[in-house]
Parts: sequence; C-alpha cells; structure tokens
Amino acid sequence: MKNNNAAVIDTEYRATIFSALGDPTRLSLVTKLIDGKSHSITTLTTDTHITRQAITKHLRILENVGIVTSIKAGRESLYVLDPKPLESVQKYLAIIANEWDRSLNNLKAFVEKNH
Amino acid sequence: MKNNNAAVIDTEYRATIFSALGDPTRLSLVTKLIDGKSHSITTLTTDTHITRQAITKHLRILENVGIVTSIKAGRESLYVLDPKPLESVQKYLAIIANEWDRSLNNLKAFVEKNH
DNA sequence: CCAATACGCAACCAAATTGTTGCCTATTGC
DNA sequence: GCAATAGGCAACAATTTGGTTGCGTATTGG
Repeated sequence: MKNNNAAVIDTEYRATIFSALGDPTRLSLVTKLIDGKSHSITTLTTDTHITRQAITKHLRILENVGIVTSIKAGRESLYVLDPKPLESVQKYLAIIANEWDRSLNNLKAFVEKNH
Repeated sequence: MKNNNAAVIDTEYRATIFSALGDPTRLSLVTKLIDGKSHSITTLTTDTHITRQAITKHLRILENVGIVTSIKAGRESLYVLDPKPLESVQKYLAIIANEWDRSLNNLKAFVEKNH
C-alpha cells in the first residue's frame, strides 16, 4: 500500500468536521444548541447581525456533516445538536496529545541513552 | 452586558484553530509532525501531490494559529508541532459533550417530574 | 379567513482560499 | 568554487465561501 488509505479517508472526514466548526457563526450556533433543545431558524437568527438565509446556509453545512439534525414541525424547521461527530474529533485530538507525550518521552530516552 | 464578550472572543479564537485544522492537507501535515521531531518544508512536501509553495502556505497558516513553530537552520526551515492549541479545543469539545449529557439529564428529569 | 410568520429557492456579489508558475537569494557539499 | 539544494516572494487564476436581495409557498393564530 503506497499510502494508508483508511487513514486518508479519516483525514478527509475529520477535515470536514473541523471545517464545519471553523467559522465563528457556526461555532456559536453549536454553542446555542448545547442545551439539548430544538431551535427554529428564526430563533437562532436573533442576536445575530446576519440574515436568516445566511444562518440557514450555516445550519445546512452543520447538518451535512452530521453535527446537527433537523425536523419540520409545521411551518418551522427545528434543529438539534448531535454530538457524535464532535466526540469523534475530540478523541482524535486527545490521541494526538497522547502521541505527542509519547514522542517526547522517546526523544528524551534517546538523548539520555546517548549522552 | 448585551453579549458575553469573553465568550465571543473565545469563539473567534477557537474558530481559527478549527479552521486551520479544516483542510485535509493541513491535517495530514499535523499527523506527520506528531513524531515530535522537526521536519523541513521539502521533507513535508514528499508524498504529496502539490507543490512546495502550497505546503509552505499551509505551514504558515498552521504557524499563525500556533499549531506549529518554525526555526531556520541553515538553508532549511524546520517545523515542529505545538500541541497547546489542539489541547485547548480538545478540552472545549469535551466540555460540549459533558454539557450535552447534563442537558439531556435535565430534560429527562423535567419530563419525569411533570408526567 | 387572511395577514403575519416561517421558510425555501435562486441569482448575484465580494472576498478569501487554494493552488500554480516564474524568478530570485542563500546555503551547502563535493 | 560552483552546481545543486532549500526556500522566499510575487503575480496570477480558479474555485469556494459567506453574505445579500428578491420572491414565492406554506402554515398559523387572532
């Protein structure tokens, strides 16, 4: 195998999650949705300086990567957080931190062994 | 206070970190740097389908948000990972997951109390 | 019942992103 | 010493992003 394909796919997937979180508007939408309740688009637009349509686009981006889900309720579209993708990348970042410590310890051991 | 200002600043900061991670090329650069060692730009460009200049731009983006640091060594520019910003957003995501659980428990308690 | 509310769709725009190429300078090792 | 190596800078192009406005449809509550 020229390149670990599963790892590449994971990288692509995680990048889409990070990318979805990489916008202040979307990140504050996520924050608003932490309460576990469902919120309509209009509700999520209040206290915001941008238009409902812009918020709608951001919500679609979050929905496309699975960070939120939506259901129609009458004339409203209700959005709820789904933390699974967030947990996924959270664990990934935790692993990086662990790997980092391991790498530093290995370097330290190497240096001490050869001093 | 119309809006929690510190929270907004944090949101902006975290969004820049997530945005830096929100690109497959940059995410794989981070992966290559987990070994704790320093890597030159040319080294980081091998096994990549894009040019050295493109890699340089990505490294600058990572450097601007503090995920990597660079030092000049002769004719080389050596890059090293700095996991602090990653730990910062990792903890943030962990908090979201916790808040989520708390919110769901509160909802459950509310429903049970009023059934 | 009908005005107000909630939202979708599409066109459009400016700015940012991602990549390229060309060229130049500095460093190194044979 | 000089060719090869490492990388910086700038200009350019294509695509994506983040936002707007205009307008249409569906639902609702008084």
